[in-house]
Amino acid sequence: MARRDASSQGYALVERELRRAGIQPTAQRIAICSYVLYQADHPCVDEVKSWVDRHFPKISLATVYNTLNMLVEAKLLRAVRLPNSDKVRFDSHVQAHAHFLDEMTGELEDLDAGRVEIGNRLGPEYEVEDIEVLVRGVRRGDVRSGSGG
Amino acid sequence: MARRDASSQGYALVERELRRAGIQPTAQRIAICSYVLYQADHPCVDEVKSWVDRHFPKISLATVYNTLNMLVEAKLLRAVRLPNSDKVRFDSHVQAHAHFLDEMTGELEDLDAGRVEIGNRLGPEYEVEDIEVLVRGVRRGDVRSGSGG
DNA sequence: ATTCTTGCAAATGATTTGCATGTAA
DNA sequence: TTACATGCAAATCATTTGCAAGAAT
Repeated sequence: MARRDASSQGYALVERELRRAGIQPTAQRIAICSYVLYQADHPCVDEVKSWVDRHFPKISLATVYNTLNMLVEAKLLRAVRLPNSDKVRFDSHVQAHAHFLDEMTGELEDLDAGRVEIGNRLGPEYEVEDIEVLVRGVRRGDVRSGSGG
Repeated sequence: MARRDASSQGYALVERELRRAGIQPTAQRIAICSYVLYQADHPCVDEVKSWVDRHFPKISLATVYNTLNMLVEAKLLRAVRLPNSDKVRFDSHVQAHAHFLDEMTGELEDLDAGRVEIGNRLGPEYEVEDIEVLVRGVRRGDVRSGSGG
């Protein structure tokens, strides 16, 4: 499930990653990162906040926002806006990949490169930086060859 | 530029379209639709509001929101959420197509089917309803074969 | 008369900001 | 000490809602 190499989500590891990104590794930031970079699955801010509340003493909402934005800035995290909701979700999987949004459950799933192929015929006047793909639909658990009876 | 057949954006036309969609064509709704369905290019709510203010006496913001949401519900309009901003944009082009977001200008451009191809290898457990594609980048006006000199 | 629509203003909910206090080099 | 980080509460911004007044059938 881990997006990065996180054999142990030891603080030292998190600390190193923050430092490498030029972010001063404070206790709050380490706490937030150890969740959002290694454990969480597309959390929105309140999920981060509530995890943090459960595991650490009173880190303020503003600090959660600040840290998350800082991580996005540093490209350790990606902000994702679903058509679903006006809450931003955060994706620690920063390589190119598509998303599948299950409209039944609201769950957001990563679709690694290769599962969705994109080809563009855009002329050279388009300097493409990134292509975001969101597949919406429903994911069914059972899919025998069945035609319904 | 028209997304629908809008040889003349006569009210009669708009009225018919609304009626067909099961929406009662009030003066306000006709006004809003004549802009948002036939003239506007991915407007956000305030653009709609300001057009409406310029062309019609005091239609309230709430009515603009209501009407827009109603049109989305009726599938005459599509709501688009860009990573850019937290304002919803509205797209009168309802067939499948991708978008290009110029990160320089903030402009959103339609990319008709064929300019971006999507293939997915998702198993049958994925019941795909729709695929949203957003190409982000910069569009340059001049693109001779040039290397700057 | 009844039903639906409108406009206004207040409410909501996510996110940001200002500022005084706290902390680390 | 000096710069930066934190927490809190107030501010902001987009959008929604409640409700009384208005319009259409």
